[in-house]
This record gives sequence, C-alpha cells and structure tokens, in this order.
Amino acid sequence: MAAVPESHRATLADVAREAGVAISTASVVFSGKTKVSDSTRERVLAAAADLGYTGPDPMAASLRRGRSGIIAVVLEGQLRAAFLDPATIPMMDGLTDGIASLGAGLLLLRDEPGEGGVSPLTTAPVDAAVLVGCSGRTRASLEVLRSRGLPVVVIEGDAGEGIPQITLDNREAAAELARHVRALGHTDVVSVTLPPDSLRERGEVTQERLAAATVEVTVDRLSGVRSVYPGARAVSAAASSIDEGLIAGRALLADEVNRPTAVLAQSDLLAVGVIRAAEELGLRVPEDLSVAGFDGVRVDGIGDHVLTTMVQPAEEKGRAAGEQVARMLRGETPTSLHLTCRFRAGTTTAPIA
Amino acid sequence: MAAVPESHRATLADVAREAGVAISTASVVFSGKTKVSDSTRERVLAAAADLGYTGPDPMAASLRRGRSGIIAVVLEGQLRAAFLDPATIPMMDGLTDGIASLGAGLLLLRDEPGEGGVSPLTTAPVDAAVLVGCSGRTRASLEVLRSRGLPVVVIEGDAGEGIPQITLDNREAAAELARHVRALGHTDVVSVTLPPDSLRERGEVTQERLAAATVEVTVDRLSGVRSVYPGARAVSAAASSIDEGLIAGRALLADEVNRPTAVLAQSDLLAVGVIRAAEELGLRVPEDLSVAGFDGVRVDGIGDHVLTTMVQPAEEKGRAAGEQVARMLRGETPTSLHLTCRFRAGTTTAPIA
DNA sequence: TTGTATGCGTTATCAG
DNA sequence: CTGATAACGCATACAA
Repeated sequence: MAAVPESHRATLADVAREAGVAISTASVVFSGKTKVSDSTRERVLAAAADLGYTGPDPMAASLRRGRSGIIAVVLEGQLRAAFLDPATIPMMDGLTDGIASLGAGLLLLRDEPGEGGVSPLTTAPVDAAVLVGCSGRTRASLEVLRSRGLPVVVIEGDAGEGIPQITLDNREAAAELARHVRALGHTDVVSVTLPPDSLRERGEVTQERLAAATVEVTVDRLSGVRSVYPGARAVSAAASSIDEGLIAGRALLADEVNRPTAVLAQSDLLAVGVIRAAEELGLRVPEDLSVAGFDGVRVDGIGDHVLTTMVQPAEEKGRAAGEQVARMLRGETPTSLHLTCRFRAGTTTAPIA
Repeated sequence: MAAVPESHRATLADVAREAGVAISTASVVFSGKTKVSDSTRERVLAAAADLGYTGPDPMAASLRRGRSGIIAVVLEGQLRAAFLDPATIPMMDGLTDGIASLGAGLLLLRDEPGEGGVSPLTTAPVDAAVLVGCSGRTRASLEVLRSRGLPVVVIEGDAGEGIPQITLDNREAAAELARHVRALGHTDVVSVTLPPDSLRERGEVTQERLAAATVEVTVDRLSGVRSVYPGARAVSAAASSIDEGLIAGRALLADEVNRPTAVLAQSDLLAVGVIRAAEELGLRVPEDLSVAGFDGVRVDGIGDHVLTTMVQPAEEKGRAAGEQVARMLRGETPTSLHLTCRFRAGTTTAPIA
C-alpha cells in the first residue's frame, strides 16, 4: 500500500485510471448498484488499495444523491440542560434505532445562533430534523427548517399545521395517577411541578403564574391532577432534579398542620427528592406519606424504593420520531403519534392510614 | 413571498437570473467574501426572498469548499452507556465551545457498523473526529478515520503514534487524594473501583483480575491509591452509579471487624452510594467513616454533603479536544494535552477518631 | 457487463 | 465592484 499523499487524496477517477476502467464502473464497484464481473471488481479494488482510496467522498456523494445521511436533533439551550432530563438519553437511543434503516447519523444542534450570527440550522447539510421540546426559540428554528424544505418532526412540542409530532398523554396520565391516589383514600394532595416557565422560580403555582406558563408539559400534567383534585395546591420546583424535590419537599412537609398525605411529583427525580425530605423529617414512605412520580426512568440512588409512577415510553418516543423521519425521506406521508404512559404501581404509595 | 414549489427548490442560478446578475455575484451576496454594492445586494436579496431561496445548499457548498462543518464524536456502544458517566455531558458542552470558532456541529456516532455493514464512519461527511475513550473497537475506528485522512483527536484513550490526545492525570490525582486521607491519619483504607474490564463483575479486585484489566482509568486510579497505600484492598463495582456504590458499600461496611475507616471511591457516584450505605448502617460520615470520590461533577441527590473529591476538568477536556481539532483544520500542528485534576476538600472526610 | 456524458449547486479565480 | 468560467467528486440514465 502506497503512502497517502497529503497533497491530493485519490479520487474515483484516479482509481478508474489505475484500474483501466471507466469511472462509472469504478463507482459501481463501491456502490454495488449494478453487477460487475469479479475480475473487474478485483482490479478496481486493487487499484483502490494501491492508491489508498477508501471509498467515495461523502460530500461529493451527498451532493450527487441529494442526501447527506445526517439527521439533525435540535435541542434547547446547552446540552447539559437538555440532558438533565433522564428521558432524553433513552429517547436519543430510540431515535438512533428509528433512523437505523437510513444508515444516518445524528447531528446535535443547539437552537442558538452560532458565532457568525448564522444558525447552523441554515448551513448544516442535513436531510431532516427532529425538534425536541418545541418552545420559544425552537419555534423559530422550525421556520428555518421548513423554509429549507426539510422534513421535520417535533417531539413533545407545539408544532403547528401539518407537522408530524410525537406527543405524550401527559394530562390523561397525570389524571390516572391522581385517580390511583384518590382510590387509596387521599384527599389532601399537593402537586410538585416542573418549572412552568423559563423563569424557573420556586414556589406556589398561582393562577396568574399558570396563566402565563409556557411549558406545556407542566401545565398538562397539573391539569390532569386537577381534573381529579380540583384546585389542588401546586408548588413548582426550579428544575427537575432530586435536590429540587428535596427543597420543595422540605418546604411542603415542614408545616405539620397543613401537611398533605400524598404528593404527586411531576417527575421521578422530584419524587425522589420529596421522599428524601420526608425521611429527613422522620416520615415514613408510604405509611405516613404517599409519593408518586412521573417518567418511569431508572433513577440512580433511589435505593430499595420502587417509585409509583407513570412510565413514559421515552425510547419509543425517539424511535417513533425516527420512523416518521424515515417515512418522509422515503416520500411517504408521515403521521403524528400520541403515545400513552403506563401506570406502574410501586412501593411509595399506600392507602391512607 | 411566492409558495415554495416542492418540485424544484430555487438555486443560486435562479436567484441570479431573477435579479439580473451573475451567479458569482449572487454567491458573494450570501458569502459576504467580497464587497457588493448596496443596490445589487438588495436586488439579489429581493429575488431570493421572492423565490423562497434560503441560502446556499449546504451539500454543494460542502463539496466546493471541502468542508462540511461537521465534527464527529465517536462514542463506544449505546448512547446511554456513554452518558452514564456524568462527565460526558460537560465534556460535550466543552467540545461544543472548542469548535465554536469553526461554526461546526457535532455528529454523534457509535463505533459499531450500521445496518448495511458499513460504518457511518466511512460515509459520514465530517471534517474531523473526536474519539472518546479509545478502547477495543474504537481502535479500529481510528484506523478508518485516519485512512480517510481526517484529523482525529482522542480523549482519554490509547491513541498511538502521532495522534493528539487529551489525557487526565488519573494516577497522580488518585495519589493526591490518598495522601489527603493518609494525612488525616487513616491507615485502614479500601478503594471502590470502576469496572476494570468489560465483564463488569462486582467483587474483590485480585491480582489476576488487575493484570487482565482493560479499562485504563480504573487501573490508573487504583495504582495512584496504592502508591500511597501499597496493597490496599480494592473491590470493584459493576458500573459507576450510586446504586452500585450502595451495594459495594453495604458489603464493605457490614463486616464490623474488618471495616475500613476510609473509603476511596473511583467516582463521585460510587462515593455517594457508599455514604448512603454508611448512613443505613448508622455510621456517621465523616465522623465514623471518611469517604472520597473522584470527578467533581455535580451529583444530584447528595443533599447537604460536599464530597471530598478530585475535580476533573470535564468541560476543559472537551474544549481542549475541540481546540486541537480546530487547529488541525487550520493546518496548524496539534499538541497533546495532559490535564490535571484539582483537589476539593469537602465534608465527607475527617481525621480519624 | 462496461463505458459515455451530464449535471448536482456551489465557490474561487481571475479578468474586466 | 461585477461577470465569465472552471472545477469540486461523484452517480445515474443511457448507449454500446
């Protein structure tokens, strides 16, 4: 094998010349789209090896076929923010599977304009895009993508006309959980919610605040709870994390007089935090306090508890999005999907004493 | 704005014709590489808006420029496996920063061959690649990338000749932590390690097992501990998680007779698990047991403890890799970097009683 | 089965 | 400041 000349990488033309065949023939040897005699193939492959040719140039191939083999995943803000949600990773794994039939890769994009002021969304060679949690700026990203004529799928976000989206039955699922708790006899229930808006302030979720809320999932899940417990009290955390749940839990449970008998947390992480707050205060879960979560992701550090929760099909969410992308790329019409969460009985809720 | 014809997206040629200018002129209006009179620019922009032209086609531009604006991040196995390590996300954020000057995006690739048997590594239109945790199959990926003539940077992995790599002073950092503990008077110390190999079995780290270990970081950190505490006992966890630390901690601390006075965990997550195990058994940290971690990432759910640990420059790791990539792309010679961890005194270690 | 001819949509060079 | 022109490297329809 000859050394690779840094100056000029070998091209198909070089290989063809070396092998004494036409460029198209050499091309076909690599794409496999047409039969080629064994002898020719070998000659071509030998020439390729000799020249250090490792296959068609991806950029040239992309231009020619009109496909780059890359799907964009558009997340809000910093990566670390997006990955704070434990459902994100399984979702991405599902997405990877969903687009596996395309042999495509995932391009991680933030929805912020980059250095030069131009968003990578405008300049990235992608075949399609998946928007995750479409709110605020993401809405603008959608416009850009659409105007480029790219297939777009939205996961859990307000997409608008004619854009396939993957949604969760957040409201109904929250209601189911609430009914479970009601069936256990609880009447004094508080909801610990995700941040309702980008302000991310802790505290009571008032009417005003709810009216101005921008995070759909927060609103939906709370609405589900209140369909069972009208007017139920709700306090919001500043983020979805164990520590935030702990803070909310401490505030909630410290007041012995108005202490609820059950807490419905809008995420498993928050629920774990609440449980920990309860334990700190000497309350037993579920004997003294029932706690339910939401998401059904594997939470590290929960120890022996099994959280009562609604399991969301996180991986399925990604896979579905990927499949719709694949369909659109094949020219088929995509469909929106509404996925449902599944109730999981755990050890953290019990009949009221 | 005219409707976008699905049949044929407008091209620069269309815009130029509509605006009555040469293609090259229209091109410069978008690239800004040359002065253009205001009047011409406006005509071109107007024509573009009219035709629904949103800018140069990325694939064509890529081919022409020889740059796709995409950097590959090659991770081992499933995404969820890679993201189990809490240092991964800050690392990715750093990487994003590091390549910001390139205006490039990150393409997530697994190092497994895809559907058709051909790895995306061969066909993805990327300008460079960052390999994370180079072991086993990743080693083969390196070959592929190199033969394509792409710049490659390796983060925490065995890269081989002439490939710039970003490494951590795992051994020395572990030793520093051990010295801290020794200075506190502890003589009975156990190390809870990361998995030494892909078997991921829990249990005593024997001589044989250590000799057959494949995970460099595990070996290095243990070696650092043993440079201070020769022959110190070590038990391995099956993964880096709180729950695994809990399991290891229970096993370690249950035996009252041989109970160590200090535990050096190879990750913060493991350390938190050990602390929890101690608390379960009624041991106070740090009064009855000192526990130190490694990584210095923010661990959710740790409550009020501040872990004594070595803070690894996770974000810096990514940034450094990104910067080296940027350098190589600019034709400059890259350099390998050896980053050092910083000791952070917390509330989980104390002088021996 | 193999070769011929086009053009995918740009950008860079250079002349006007 | 603007325009003509030549690649960039390949994949396909079609002819042989």
